[in-house]
Amino acid sequence: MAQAVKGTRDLFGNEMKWFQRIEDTARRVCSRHGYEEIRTPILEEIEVFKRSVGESSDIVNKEMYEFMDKGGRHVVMRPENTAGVVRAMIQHKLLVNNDPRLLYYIGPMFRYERMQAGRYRQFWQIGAESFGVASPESEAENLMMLFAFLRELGLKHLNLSINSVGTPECRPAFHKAIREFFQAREERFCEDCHRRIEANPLRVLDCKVPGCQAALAGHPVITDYLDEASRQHHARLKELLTALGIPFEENPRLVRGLDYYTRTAFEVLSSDLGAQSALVGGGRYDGLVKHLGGPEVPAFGWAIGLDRLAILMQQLHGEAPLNPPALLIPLGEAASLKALTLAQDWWDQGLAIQLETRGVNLKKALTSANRQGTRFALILGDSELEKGVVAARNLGAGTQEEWPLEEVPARLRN
RNA sequence: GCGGCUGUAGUUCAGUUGGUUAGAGCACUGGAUUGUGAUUCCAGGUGUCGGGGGUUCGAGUCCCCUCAGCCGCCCCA
Repeated sequence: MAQAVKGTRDLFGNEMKWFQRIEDTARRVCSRHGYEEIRTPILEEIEVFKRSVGESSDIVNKEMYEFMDKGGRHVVMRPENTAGVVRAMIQHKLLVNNDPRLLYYIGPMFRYERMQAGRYRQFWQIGAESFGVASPESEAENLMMLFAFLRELGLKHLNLSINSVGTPECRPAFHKAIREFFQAREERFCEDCHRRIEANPLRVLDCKVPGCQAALAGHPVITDYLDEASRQHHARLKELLTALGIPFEENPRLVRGLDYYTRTAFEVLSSDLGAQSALVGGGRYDGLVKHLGGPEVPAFGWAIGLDRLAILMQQLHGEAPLNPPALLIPLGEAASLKALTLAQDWWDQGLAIQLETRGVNLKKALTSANRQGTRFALILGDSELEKGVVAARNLGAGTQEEWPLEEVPARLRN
């Protein structure tokens, strides 16, 4: 039997309902903060990711769905959406003036990874990016939006960690210090760390091997190496978050997986997700737009895993609420035609009505209506036709009464 | 990419040291009731035991391969 490709899945039923709920909430919250939706192609030229995400990253090294298309273009199914959004901004010259540009996106991403609960090869992200503002205030605003979103979903057990990874100017001094620290106790670190210290020294800091964590005791702290502007920036953000009542913890070992971050980096972890606990990742990436060929524009943003959000929603709230439409059940040929014209009228008025069109007997129609969780079955037989009513049966209560046809819309709405 | 575990009906699961016709609950289907579901009664097993190969007189059970999922690692959302 044919089945979905490994690591991909069909969204339907309860999970789909949570996806809808989450997306609706995201659109509402983002809109009221002045963010507009953008949709970029799933396919991008490979260079977009090599130049932004970084050639040293695992995403680019081993996780990209890449192939040659029929025109000989080397393309990639996007592993994340920030690079694509920036590419679109540059291509359409959306950054020529000095106005901020606030964008959000919702869509599927692809990474060729080993499957695990909460980790798929096709997964979904919601992201928000703020372009053209460099201030800590813009970061606070953006994070307020994120936490408003999470709060409206009713999520709990979330931990915000923040750090500053400095700038390309001050980072080399820290790299030098960490390399020297590492080399002094080289034998105590794992094999992966030996690889990391060359490719991306910051990543050694969040190695999860216990021996490495022990060896890291007393390691140089990046916040000690920040230039004055970055230090003030970081301090100001912490001050704002504290004043705004957004709880966070400072984590000097926090490093994001992508090369493009500058200054603020953060993540939100959930203790309810098992091994794949990262729910949100984000930060500032002031150099990226220019790096991809655009003007020098500061930027800040985050991406949240929709699949993992849905897991949390399911854990916290159980099954997504059902709200099936009322079911109109005609009995006999005359009623069938009348039901179609009635339904047309009610649909035009925006009512949620489903038609029983199988021609099955009343017993079967009620059985399946009940199974779907339908609240009202509207029975339309010969006697009802004659009287101009429907027999409205409340399937939850087991009660039944006659409703004049013209009163049906009003009665269903209350 | 590395290590471990799992896969039997729609679903949750049982299935003995390899043994003949693979079971149970729930769900489902038909009927009691051709205009009344959810309650009751009667009847019904709906299956490529994930797939392929091997061992054997005989495989759901043992072996190999493979596919899918889960857990951990790597990494990340």
